[in-house]
Amino acid sequence: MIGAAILAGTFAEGEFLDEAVLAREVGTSRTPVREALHRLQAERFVDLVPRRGAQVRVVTATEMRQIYQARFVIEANAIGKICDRRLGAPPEAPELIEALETAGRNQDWNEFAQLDQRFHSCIVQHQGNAVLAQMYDSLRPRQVRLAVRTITQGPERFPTIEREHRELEAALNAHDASLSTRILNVHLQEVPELVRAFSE
Amino acid sequence: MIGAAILAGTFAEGEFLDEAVLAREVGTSRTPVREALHRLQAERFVDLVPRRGAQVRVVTATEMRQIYQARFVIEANAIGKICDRRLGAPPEAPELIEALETAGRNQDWNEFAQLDQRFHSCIVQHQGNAVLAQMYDSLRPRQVRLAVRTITQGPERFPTIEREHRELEAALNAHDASLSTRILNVHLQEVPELVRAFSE
DNA sequence: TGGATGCTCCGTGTATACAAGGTGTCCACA
DNA sequence: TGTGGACACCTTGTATACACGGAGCATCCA
Repeated sequence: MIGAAILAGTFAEGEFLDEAVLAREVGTSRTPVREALHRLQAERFVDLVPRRGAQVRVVTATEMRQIYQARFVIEANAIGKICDRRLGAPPEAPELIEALETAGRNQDWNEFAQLDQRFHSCIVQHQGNAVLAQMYDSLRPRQVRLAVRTITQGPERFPTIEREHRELEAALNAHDASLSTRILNVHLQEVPELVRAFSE
Repeated sequence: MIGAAILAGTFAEGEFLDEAVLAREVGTSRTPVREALHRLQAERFVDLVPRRGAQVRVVTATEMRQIYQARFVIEANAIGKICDRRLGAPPEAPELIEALETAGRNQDWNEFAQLDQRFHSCIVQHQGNAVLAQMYDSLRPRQVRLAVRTITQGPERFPTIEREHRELEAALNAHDASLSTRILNVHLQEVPELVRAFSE
């Protein structure tokens, strides 16, 4: 529900969310709000503490680093398998890269972040393991909130991202696992470094 | 809630669960039952199809194989990191192995399956990445249902499991990443093979 | 006799009322 | 004046009643 969207940036970390207030704002009753909050807990947006309610989770720099490590573990594995089986880059890759560059030129950062995610997600899916793909995608919501912060602070990074996507596609098509992994490693290490730069 | 326990073995795959009936059986109202079903969806036990209700998911052989692949990806990564940093086996490992052997002697298969999971889980946690650890543990519920089937069919495997756990602990203490990974690979490949043997 | 359409029933989705528990404040006593 | 206890209010957890939508069956027409 829209609850997720609302949470993306509008509530303070650590804040307790009042079901009745949310219900009034959304124009519905408490029941759907409760269900939305439970979904948000599953997505690690909030902690549901008994008899107290839903507390907006603080995403620490440590957790963010761990999320990117997790991404690397899953995506590097996918890349390895893709190169082993000589599958080449995913068929959707070219158009996603194209769209990403368009979004970059238009400075549409929302679209940019979404396309970036879809690019990486389709690589993981290309491996053919739905369980791993679903796990990978489940990391997304937690990255979104961060994305809002990073985008506003470091837009000069975008050309780099675009270039690395193209390089990764080429490396996959060349079935070069070691090169692909190196590119991915650099690509995924930039963001945590940016985060650390903010928070320290 | 107990809903999870109920589901562990009592409902047919593909069956639609009636909220009112469940509520009556548990002795509560529909509201908590609904919440439980939503949690079960998050744990991939059921599919919530709109206006139809909660359908018990069929866990296919393919999905099971993918789950074990996912386990291998995460746990092998953990092993690699543990050996790199020369951390050695987790401190809880010896007592878990001990308890596992006791459970095996007593033919307490429920306890056995649980301890097996805890052993592997603590290896992943030993790496220190909570996000990956949580992902790894989230695979557990789907394996439980299978465990019931496998245990009844192949109890002769248990000494092998115990031996491999001991070998893995030793390899971790020797900081031997490649040996540890080989042991894990064999260890995790047995179950999917067993599954395939049943379902084909 | 087969297919399509409409009706009815059943089950989920939502709203609201009630119960229970916790937190914060206020007052009394040391 | 500070601390401890009790009470009241507020918020979550649960129950129940109502609305909405779909699925299945029966009937009618070709």
